[in-house]
Amino acid sequence: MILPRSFYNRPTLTVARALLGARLVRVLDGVKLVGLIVETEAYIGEKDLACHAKAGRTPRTQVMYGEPGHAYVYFTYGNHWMLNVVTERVNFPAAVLIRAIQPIQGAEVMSKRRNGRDTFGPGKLCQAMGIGKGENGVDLTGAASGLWIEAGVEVPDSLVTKSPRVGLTSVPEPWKSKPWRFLVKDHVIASPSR
DNA sequence: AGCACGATGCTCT
DNA sequence: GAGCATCGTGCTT
Repeated sequence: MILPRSFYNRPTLTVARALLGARLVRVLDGVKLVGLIVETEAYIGEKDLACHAKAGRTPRTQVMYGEPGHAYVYFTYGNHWMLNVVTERVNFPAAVLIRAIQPIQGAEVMSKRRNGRDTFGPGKLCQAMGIGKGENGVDLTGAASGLWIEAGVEVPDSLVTKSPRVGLTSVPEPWKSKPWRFLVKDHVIASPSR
């Protein structure tokens, strides 16, 4: 089942937690690539000084102000694309960063796209799945764009760890230390459904 | 096996 | 013109 818009139109922390175990699906050149989401981070509103929306509505951030359930894809560090999903109501800028997946289908293709290197990390999964500028703003609640998220495996609280968000070097407190990163212990979900 | 650092180009000031 | 929600290399241990 493709996750409906109502799934995303909830508090961002709720969505970030609920996305653990969900299936991220990408159809690339007719090949289906699937990974279970095992790590996410929440970025919540203009007051969150780690969130790009701290600068208000700009050409880059406008997707976050739009309808929940769309992809917010941005470029950083001169090399890397990052995949986020927009959450909460229209005009409230928030999103969940997909930081890591556990490949369960098309792993060979993804590895090949990475020149044999691993696919673990926010920039790496985008390269492995061919996600870039063209996917910014696409609707994830349908299959038309070749990118969507389906219900997957239920991950019990006993397997979920929270921690501060990664890579926030010059973000002031308290935002820098908010435990808004969610990850599956050992980054492995046992017995993934296919 | 782990850590430090440089690459690289887009976005906003 | 500075900064950046990272990655890969190369060096050290």
